[in-house]
Amino acid sequence: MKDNNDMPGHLARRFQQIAVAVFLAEVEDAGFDLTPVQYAALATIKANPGLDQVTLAGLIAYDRTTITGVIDRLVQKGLAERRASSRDRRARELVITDEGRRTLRKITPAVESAQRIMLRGLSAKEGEELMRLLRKAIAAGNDLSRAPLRDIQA
Amino acid sequence: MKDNNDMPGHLARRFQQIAVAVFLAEVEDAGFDLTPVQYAALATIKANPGLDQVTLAGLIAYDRTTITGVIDRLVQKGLAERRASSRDRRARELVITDEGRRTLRKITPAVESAQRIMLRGLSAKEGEELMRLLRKAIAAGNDLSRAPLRDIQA
DNA sequence: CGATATTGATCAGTATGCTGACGATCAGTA
DNA sequence: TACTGATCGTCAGCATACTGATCAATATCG
Repeated sequence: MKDNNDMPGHLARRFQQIAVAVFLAEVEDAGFDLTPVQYAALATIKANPGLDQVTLAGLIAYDRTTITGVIDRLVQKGLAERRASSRDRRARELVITDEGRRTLRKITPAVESAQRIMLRGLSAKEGEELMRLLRKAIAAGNDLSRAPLRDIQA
Repeated sequence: MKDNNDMPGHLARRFQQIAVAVFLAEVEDAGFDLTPVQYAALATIKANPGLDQVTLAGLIAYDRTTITGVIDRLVQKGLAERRASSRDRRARELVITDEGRRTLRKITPAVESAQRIMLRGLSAKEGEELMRLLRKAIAAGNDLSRAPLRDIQA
């Protein structure tokens, strides 16, 4: 039987498990309570004010059904707001609040520290190579998940 | 602001997302209904008959609270059994059933196919390198998650 | 031996993620 | 314009994962 350590799927799960744990620990040390998913959503809302939920989902490769709950929690924490769109009454426009902006700014060092810690076993060169290979594998498999990454179309 | 594609945490999440989707699709095509976690647990039970749940958790780096539900479902599907341990009345000994063995055997091609598909964007050499780097990063971060990998101690 | 600490399994609660479905709305077309 | 199909957001249901707690049983040590 193949060893777990020869299975990319197992290694993927394990690495992600560590990445999430490191992220949460660093963020909590900084005095905040924000998950990796919530952070990514908030940062993307800030960079694309007024975008709708489906577009947000595409930009960070979430399933659109997952977004609902994530936004719920961002709104509940006062970091983002959901507004009715004037152009499309089905859609909700997402905007970051002032507190969301403040939180993002203050949390950034912890987030960057987390990225370093999860690569601490690798040299800088190896870390770069790992990211390159992950990007390449992800690009080839993008459409294999229900929540592919999608650019904003103009 | 840093791009998502420069964040190992984001790449980890995305790669794992694809890995799970590929696994489930291949296994379903083969006519089975088994998640990656259930597969890993079942294979580990087969390789270590009579092990208890905490040991199983350590061997595949699960949280022990997650194991309970996973085993519940394996038992419910008739693939594994939970038996009272004679040596330690707190512990449950896990064993694979004949049907579990049959399922494992028949599902193996699909599992191996899934591992290939999730690396299809990479050359064989790159795939090996990706796995090497993941193993190295994971080893360095093993104790950072609540569910570290643990060997069986004799 | 007995008090204390530890361990195995489970539970409640919360947060991703997925499938499949739904109602409301919009877009394209006959 | 009326019909058809697609899209946006949400929901119910299920399966990982985690935190923190509890109960029963075992280990350890004075």
